[in-house]
Amino acid sequence: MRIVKEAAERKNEILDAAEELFAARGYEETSTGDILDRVGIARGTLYYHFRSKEEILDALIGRLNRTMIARAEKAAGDRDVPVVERIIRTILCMNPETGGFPVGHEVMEQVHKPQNALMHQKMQQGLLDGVVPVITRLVEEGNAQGIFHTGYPRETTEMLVLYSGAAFDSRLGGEPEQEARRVKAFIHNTELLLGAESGSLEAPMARLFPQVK
Amino acid sequence: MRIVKEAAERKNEILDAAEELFAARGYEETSTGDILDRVGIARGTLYYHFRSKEEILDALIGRLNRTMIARAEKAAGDRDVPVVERIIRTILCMNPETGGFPVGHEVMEQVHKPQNALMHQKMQQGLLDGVVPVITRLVEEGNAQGIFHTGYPRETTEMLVLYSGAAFDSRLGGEPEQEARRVKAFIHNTELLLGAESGSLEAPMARLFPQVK
DNA sequence: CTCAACCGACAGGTTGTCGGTCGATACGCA
DNA sequence: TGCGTATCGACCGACAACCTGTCGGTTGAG
Repeated sequence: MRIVKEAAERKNEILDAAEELFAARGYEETSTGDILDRVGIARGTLYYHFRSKEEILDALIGRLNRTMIARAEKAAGDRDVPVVERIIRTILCMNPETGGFPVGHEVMEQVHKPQNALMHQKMQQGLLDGVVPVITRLVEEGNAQGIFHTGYPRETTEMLVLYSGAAFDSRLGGEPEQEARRVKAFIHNTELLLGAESGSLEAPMARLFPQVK
Repeated sequence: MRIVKEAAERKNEILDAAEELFAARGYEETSTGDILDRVGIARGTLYYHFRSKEEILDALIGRLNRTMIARAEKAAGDRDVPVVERIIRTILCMNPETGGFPVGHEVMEQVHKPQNALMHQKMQQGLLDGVVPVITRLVEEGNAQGIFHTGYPRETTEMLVLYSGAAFDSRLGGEPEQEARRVKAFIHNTELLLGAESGSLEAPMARLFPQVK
């Protein structure tokens, strides 16, 4: 006897299953059949709710991105916290480890494997589109307060987000030693780019990122 | 009657066909059957020379990357040219349009489509691994000459390469107006990061990149 | 004669389609 | 109010079409 549910609910069930499977095996290695089995529905039902396998991926990434951007906006909007610290917190929202991720911790691990290039690219694009504007506003706020001095808030933010993204992935490679050095370089270069006072980022960074030393 | 060729030659024929097809339709949209037909060989022959479809992609990207890195190293080693200009020329080697690409102009266009995420990722990784060390050496040379002053040559180079890569792709989006602004920001921020004298990059850049104004 | 290079049928698996079925809800009517 | 029935969204599963990789067997150059 078959169970009928509201479309929105079924869709979410499918996305839940897809999330677990993609997290465990990756996108390419998961077949629509696997999703079918896990949800307990028939082939036709899946394609009643989604046009294609890729549309499932898009929907899932949209769901993940939405929660992350919400976190980022919350971190960015906390008026009680100084701007520098808010920027760091917002950037950390993008990182699965430091971000205290709501869901999809395992998804993020999969995302970094080369097998899941499509997933990775779509997530990163979502990040760029979603987070860059938020941080840009913070940078402009810092400019207005006179603690930053950059003529290119948007573009500078893009640079910072891209770099931190690549560093969080293992795309840049290197030993732990090199990674630590990368963090120091990131802090130093961020100060340069934003025109912030030398050392003004180090203190808040150390507070939020204790392992940096 | 069947034609027998040396393995290396056949392999190159297969890569040639793959290059054209990937350029026209992308990696995922090209089947091994398409490659078979174009080369005029049988299924078994293809898999005699390559273990899998993905190995074909890897070999092709390796071929493309090798030629590009050769160009980059040539540009970087030209002792008659000032360091700043060599850096710019080397970075431009990565760009299909400004780089006077040897082959694969169309490949690069495909690479930017989201469908070809795997291709894109593998190429970018090759770039990072291949070009970053070359430019890092140039930055260190500039440090030694006293025209740059950065404590993080490697990491700063990574930032610059990542950003220019993303800007060359359309990952950052935006109107032509915004893109022009991005180029200006790139020049300005590069000066900041390298600790170069303000304006010292603008002149060589304008010479090599006339459309910037 | 030997072996690298080649062949093509075939197994196994995948995505997406399509005609048809089921069940909740609304509706007509007594 | 109670009861057939019409409707339509949700669901089903067989199936077509395709795709990758394998394998035993063949060929021709040296």
